[in-house]
Amino acid sequence: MRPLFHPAIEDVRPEAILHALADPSRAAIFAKIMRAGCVEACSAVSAVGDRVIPKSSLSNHFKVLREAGLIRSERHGVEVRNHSRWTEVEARFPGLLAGIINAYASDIASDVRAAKTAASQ
Amino acid sequence: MRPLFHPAIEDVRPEAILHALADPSRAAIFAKIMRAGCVEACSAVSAVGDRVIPKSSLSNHFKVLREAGLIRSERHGVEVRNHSRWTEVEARFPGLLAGIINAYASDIASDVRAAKTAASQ
DNA sequence: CCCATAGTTCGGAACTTCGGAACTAATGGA
DNA sequence: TCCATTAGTTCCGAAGTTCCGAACTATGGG
Repeated sequence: MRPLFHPAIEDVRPEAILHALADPSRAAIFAKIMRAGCVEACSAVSAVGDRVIPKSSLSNHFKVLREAGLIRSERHGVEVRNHSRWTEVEARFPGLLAGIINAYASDIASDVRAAKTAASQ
Repeated sequence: MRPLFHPAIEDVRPEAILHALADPSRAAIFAKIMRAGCVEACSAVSAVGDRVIPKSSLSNHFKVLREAGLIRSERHGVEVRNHSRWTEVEARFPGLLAGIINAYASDIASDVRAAKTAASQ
């Protein structure tokens, strides 16, 4: 098992961040890591919404988030703990992450409204 | 030639916007359409940076931007004019586009600094 | 030492992207 | 009217990427 690679904050590219967060599962995982007091084991995320994510796909999602510079992962015994790199990324690209996370949050809200409208007909 | 499809603003998804702008060429094209007084023909963009983009790839880039809800394209005789949908997208996802465009702009600026540093050594 | 748990790697099938060549559509002469 | 030109689209094969099951590695407890 090779060591976990993390880019220096000055090597983080906007296209890598957008690519990482263009996947709704990865965006949800990242949002959860932030909400969870900035530390979360990979295994704490076994599903996104009602969809179960296979282990190998999850492992890859964490790798993409890590290599984009969005999270920092450390092995602690048998598990890996993930921290958000929000403050570093915010300093380099102000407003980027807030805009993305808010966009997903408001999109979920509009889904809920649409579902309620559909259900009441 | 089938008519150009544009999603209604309420059907625009954050993941489609991120996917469209995760490609630096497309982000540069979108930034250019905004700067150019919000109207630009496809042919006005023949290269991004020093890299020439083939017509078929360009056509596809415009299609991705259009279907993500970022631009509105209208045929005017032989050419297609592209308008940014910034104000609509900004109303739906506040701060999203500004965060992304600023991130790319500051990334280019840091490239220039890096190149100057390298050149002076 | 063996087992359970947590995560990674491998590899093939399915999907996406890229770009050259052939195409369509509108326009401006001759 | 017919042809040439310009602007963009479509087609399609090669190359690349993603997804996920199965096999694997690493750590810690009993």
